[in-house]
Amino acid sequence: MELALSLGDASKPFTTFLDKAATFGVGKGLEEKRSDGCGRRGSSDPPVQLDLLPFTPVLRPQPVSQIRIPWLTETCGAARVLDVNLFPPAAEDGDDGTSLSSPNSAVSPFQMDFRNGNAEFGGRNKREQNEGDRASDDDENGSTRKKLRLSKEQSAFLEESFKEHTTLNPKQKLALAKQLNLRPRQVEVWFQNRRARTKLKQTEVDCEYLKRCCETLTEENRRLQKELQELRALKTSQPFYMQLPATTLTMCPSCERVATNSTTTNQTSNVNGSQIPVELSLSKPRLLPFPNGQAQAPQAQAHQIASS
DNA sequence: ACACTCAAAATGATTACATCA
DNA sequence: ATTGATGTAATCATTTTGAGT
Repeated sequence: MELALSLGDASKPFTTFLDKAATFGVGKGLEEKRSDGCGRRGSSDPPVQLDLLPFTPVLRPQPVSQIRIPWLTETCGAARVLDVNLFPPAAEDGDDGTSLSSPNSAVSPFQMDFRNGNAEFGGRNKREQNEGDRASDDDENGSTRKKLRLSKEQSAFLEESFKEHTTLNPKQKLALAKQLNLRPRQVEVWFQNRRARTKLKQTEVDCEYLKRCCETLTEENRRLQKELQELRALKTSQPFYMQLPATTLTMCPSCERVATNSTTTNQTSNVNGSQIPVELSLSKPRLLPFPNGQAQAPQAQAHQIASS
């Protein structure tokens, strides 16, 4: 199985997506740009890396365009009821949600459950109850931690954001949280976990690649050993060959051919009246570049074979 | 009912930066 | 102006935990 890899475009500003979202009507209040300088250590553009984003065709065959995201399709109004988690809108002043008022105060009586396509009228659905529990989790007596699954829509939105930027500055985090009706802390954690998953996938890909490299080198080594054996056998069977001056063969890394450094021989040697080519076709190991384009397997600069 | 997987969340360590004496 | 101590914020690695299958 060949892995199709593409390099993520880290040059795209995060706001590209948010602006796009705003175009669809979900990006209200996103006039904050990345140039705010809020990003600290991790807010700089990540290095070019393997694009393991969820919509990469190989890793996840379904392109985003085929995923039905309410706010990205016809009625953008749905975006405003993306209240699956039923959290009150993230606080404008924007800490990690600690400043939220009563968690149930902002809950609409009409909540659309995007996960199963049902709309619940009045009352609290399961998720809503979870949120209530979670909200109490934030209280001083928060001994129990109720966990909720993000909705598909929320996840898709976060994934799209992640495609644009794998890290968020505080304003981006707040904007996302507000859009998705999540706490900034949830957005933060999601990105954290998402980065971890990406890294894990990258590690797996790298591991697979190194395995292939190892196999290639092992095979190459086997071939060279065999070649060496044949040369030694030739040497013992051809006494005149032995009398030739020591010849150093250096492989040109570019043309993969071996040039002799001998002072008396060039490309051929006269052995017993016949022309025996001295040139060896030592091909360098064919190593593929690392999929992420970062690390490079050491290339053989030159192979030297000194006749003994 | 139970085991398993996945992902959300918690926790602690590390690092970069800002501030101040 | 420089330097070291301290605090803060962000991220990462690891672990825990709960929900879904």
